[in-house]
Amino acid sequence: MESQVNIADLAFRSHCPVARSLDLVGDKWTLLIMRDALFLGRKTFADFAGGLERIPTNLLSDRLKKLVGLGLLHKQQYHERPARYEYIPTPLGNELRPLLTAMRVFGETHLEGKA
Amino acid sequence: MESQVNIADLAFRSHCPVARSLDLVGDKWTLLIMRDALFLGRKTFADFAGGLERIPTNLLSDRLKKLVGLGLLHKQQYHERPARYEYIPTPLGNELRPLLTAMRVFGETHLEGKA
DNA sequence: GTTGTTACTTGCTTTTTTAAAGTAATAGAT
DNA sequence: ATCTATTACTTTAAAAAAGCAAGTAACAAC
Repeated sequence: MESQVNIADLAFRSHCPVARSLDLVGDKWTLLIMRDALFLGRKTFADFAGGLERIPTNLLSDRLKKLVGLGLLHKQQYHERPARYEYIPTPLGNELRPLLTAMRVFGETHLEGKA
Repeated sequence: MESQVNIADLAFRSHCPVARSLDLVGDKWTLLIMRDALFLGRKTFADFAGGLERIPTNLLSDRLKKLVGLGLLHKQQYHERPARYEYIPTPLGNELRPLLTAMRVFGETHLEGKA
């Protein structure tokens, strides 16, 4: 399982900005990790792994690397021995807020009270 | 390849409205089809298939069924013999506009001029 | 020195996506 | 009547992604 590490390596499908956004964050988990980081204050690997939707840890590991490589999260060590890390949204990562908010609004308005 | 046909059959991962929106439209192609239908005036199978990103036709077929089943597109026959169909956004489908706009803005602002 | 926590990795299976080709029902041109 | 083209798909086989379960390494506390 190898993740795209650098945004420069990413091959976009087309010039369409919607398609490009989807190429960046359009999978099953990436935006949920960003939701956790931006709106729920989750920071550590264990924080994200313990979230409501139980992302498999191999995918979490992969997506965190990807998000750091893409410049949406910053990985920073906050304790030396033992090594402990936290993942903090970068300014670019913060720019995903409107998109996540639009998703939240759509979900709240049209997807509540279903199965 | 079987597609979710009814919104009632859909098993959401969690109660989070962001997660639910992703469960509905969070794959590589669904939102691009809605972009085509909502912003580019595409209507027929061939219209969508001929789009910029060359979606495989089996996936297109699958996603159109899914979108009709979810109540985001309406399939309507516009010619009898030979049978010809067009897929038109429903009112619910129209509600995806803010989300797509947020994606477009993010892409335009941060993903232009890359590979 | 055993147990627990954090931050992962590895191995294997299942599911989804993909490319390429094929099909059925027409319509129009020769 | 036959050949070519179009629309709206379906089928097949391979590649990629996701998922589950378990394992590992570095500590720290008891």
